[in-house]
Amino acid sequence: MATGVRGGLRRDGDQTRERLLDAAEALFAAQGFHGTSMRDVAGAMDCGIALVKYHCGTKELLFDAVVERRAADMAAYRTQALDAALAQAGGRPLAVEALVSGYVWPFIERSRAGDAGWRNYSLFVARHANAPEFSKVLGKHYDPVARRYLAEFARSLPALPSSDLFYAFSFMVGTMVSTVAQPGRLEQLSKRRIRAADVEVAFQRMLPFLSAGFKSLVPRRP
Amino acid sequence: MATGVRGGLRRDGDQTRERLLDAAEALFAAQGFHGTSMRDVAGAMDCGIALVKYHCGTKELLFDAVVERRAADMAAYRTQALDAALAQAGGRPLAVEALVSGYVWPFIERSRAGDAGWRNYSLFVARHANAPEFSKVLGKHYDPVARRYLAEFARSLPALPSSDLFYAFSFMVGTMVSTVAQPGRLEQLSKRRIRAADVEVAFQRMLPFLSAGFKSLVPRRP
DNA sequence: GTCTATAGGAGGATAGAC
DNA sequence: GTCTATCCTCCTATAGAC
Repeated sequence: MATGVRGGLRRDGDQTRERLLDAAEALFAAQGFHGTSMRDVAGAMDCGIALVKYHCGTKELLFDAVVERRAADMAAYRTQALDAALAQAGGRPLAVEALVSGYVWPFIERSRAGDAGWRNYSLFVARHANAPEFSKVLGKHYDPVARRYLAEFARSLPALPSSDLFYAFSFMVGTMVSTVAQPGRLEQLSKRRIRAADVEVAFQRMLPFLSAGFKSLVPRRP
Repeated sequence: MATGVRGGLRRDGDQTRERLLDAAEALFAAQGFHGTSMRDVAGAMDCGIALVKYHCGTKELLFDAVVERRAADMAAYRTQALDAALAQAGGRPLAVEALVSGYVWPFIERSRAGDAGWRNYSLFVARHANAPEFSKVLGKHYDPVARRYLAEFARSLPALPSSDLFYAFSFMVGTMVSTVAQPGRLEQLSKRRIRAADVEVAFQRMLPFLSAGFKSLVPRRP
């Protein structure tokens, strides 16, 4: 991208694009895609709408760009967790717990310990995951890694019918996503008996919960 | 509501309101709250916007009205399932399976076998469940019955710490809701190896999956 | 790479006739 | 109880100056 040779004060386009995605991510997370206008995004960046369109085109493309930026990293984290576990096991089938953890933990961990961007992104995903038109886009970016995990689940639980595996996997994703969605939901339901629901604590419960769920679907040997 | 004494051709206001809620329900389910305009609702009813506002006031009140209409029925189904199981057990603690089934099945069943209204409502709930501002409204209508079930879960699993119980319950709800959300999601992920994902089949997997999850959180006796 | 101006339409809300 | 007409805000998108 041959940039000009003017003095050093010229702002970097890539950096602007990053800030733009940050702003869109935060707003989409807080208000949803339809609840957010291009004006909101431009306003958060303190710039005009035209600049937003210059960098990302339409609103739909902006949505896709927000997903794409993080999805690549998330895929890397999950793949890395899987490869590390496989290497340690010498290629033998992994424990279900390791697979659940490898898929769920990167998402949970970044929704808490990550920077504000990752926290917004978690809410962003959770908010749109159950809406068909958005889950299509999300699936486009996430399905490849999900299929790798599905193959490993099948190897670890060979007696589990493959159709049941798909169901179990989707239960796992549904649980993961809804947990991240609403920090305040548990407080409301428990009438403040649970405070400041920490997603990390939630993960400690989720891991045995989901692992037991997977195993429960394996047919008993007679 | 003293109605006039004109000829019998006058349309009934209550019936109009029902049709109005049906239309809003379907549109909110398909496009979400922010993605649906009052004009869309009026258009679907083939009437003016003013009529919509006459019956339900603001858009937010319309949303609330849609929830309220079904939530009362759903609460009745769940309560009835619980009471029947308790009566049969003579008031003794119920099996976890019975509790999971009592809470989940009414929602699943109506998303499939119910009329078009109930099917739309399921999608409606799923789409908005993970968005904080809507889950507040949903919680308002659903929490009372949820708390009854939580009390029964505690009675059936006395060794389970109450905070863990809240987590498990929210995992259950997250799984239930996400399952109903996307009939097409499983096909996409499985590359058509699973066709026409039937929520009733999904329920058959969900029941053991979730029940095993609940039990997995009960501390082992040394 | 940044920004202003503006087109052209869709948004929710309201007043008042029938 | 139903409907038309209308207000004004807000939306996305575009053209073109700097």
